[in-house]
Amino acid sequence: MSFMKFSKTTEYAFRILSFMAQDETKLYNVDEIFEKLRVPYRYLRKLMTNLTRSGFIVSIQGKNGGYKISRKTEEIRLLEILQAVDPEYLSGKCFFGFDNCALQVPCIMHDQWTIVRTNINNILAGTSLADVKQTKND
Amino acid sequence: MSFMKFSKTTEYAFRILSFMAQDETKLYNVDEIFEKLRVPYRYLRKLMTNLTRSGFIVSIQGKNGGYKISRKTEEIRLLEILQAVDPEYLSGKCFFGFDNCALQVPCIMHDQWTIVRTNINNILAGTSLADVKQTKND
DNA sequence: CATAAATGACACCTTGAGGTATTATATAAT
DNA sequence: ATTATATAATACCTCAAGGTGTCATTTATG
Repeated sequence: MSFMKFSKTTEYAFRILSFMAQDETKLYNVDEIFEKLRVPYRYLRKLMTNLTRSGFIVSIQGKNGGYKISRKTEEIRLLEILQAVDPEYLSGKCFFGFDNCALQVPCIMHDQWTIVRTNINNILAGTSLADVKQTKND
Repeated sequence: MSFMKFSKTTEYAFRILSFMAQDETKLYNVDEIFEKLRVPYRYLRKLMTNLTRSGFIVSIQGKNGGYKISRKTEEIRLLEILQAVDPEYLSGKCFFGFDNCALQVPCIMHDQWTIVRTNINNILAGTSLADVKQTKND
């Protein structure tokens, strides 16, 4: 595990939703997304179902079916996606991983580390799919 | 895997070396460190050997043996420890995990993300074992 | 209605991080 | 020299993330 790197699943979710945000009315099918993003095909299928369950996209089944973004792209923040895909996101509180940190006495890195995490949180909360939809995707 | 959290091994390394930095001349044995830090015993044994190979501590074998910090605690930076324990640390370049990011065109989060990572790097490079040796350790 | 083209469900495989068990080796003290 | 007490080496176990394979279900359309 390398520090400061999102999980593969998180990266995939960011890529998929950013791509689909390019046309928020369009119905995308899996093959089309696969062609563009090269996420492993069957894993992509599974992820699409998960993102549907999480409410970021809606799925239309049957022939000519597919997926589309469920809400205005300005309203979907990267932080919300991260939290849905990596539910433990908030668990990394202490720099040293101490369970009791900050209950009474904080560790010596506590304040400095809190600032960093707040900073990152602000970036993720301040960035919507509308902001990233024009990113390159390779 | 939760984002913004060091690996267990990294956390353990930080804890062990911070603790041992409290007395940089003392020879600590594994049981003593185990009593204080509660890192799983046999994993701790393995880690001590790795930290010895990495050069942060020196080991004295045989009866009355143990480990002690190998250099001045002001000279050992947290960044150096992280790099030794998590060699892939520098590999997390692109926010979206794109391999080709920034080769020609960077992703849309690239600059913002570089600033965050530089900030963290500066913290880790600017903090030595001497700075953290007084931290609580539970 | 039958078929083709799409998603859904579910079971299984693989790999690396974290953790455990056992035996070997080094050395101080008697 | 022998013994007790340290670390070193090596092989194995476990579990969750990431990835794969197969079959079921839904629905537009001829």
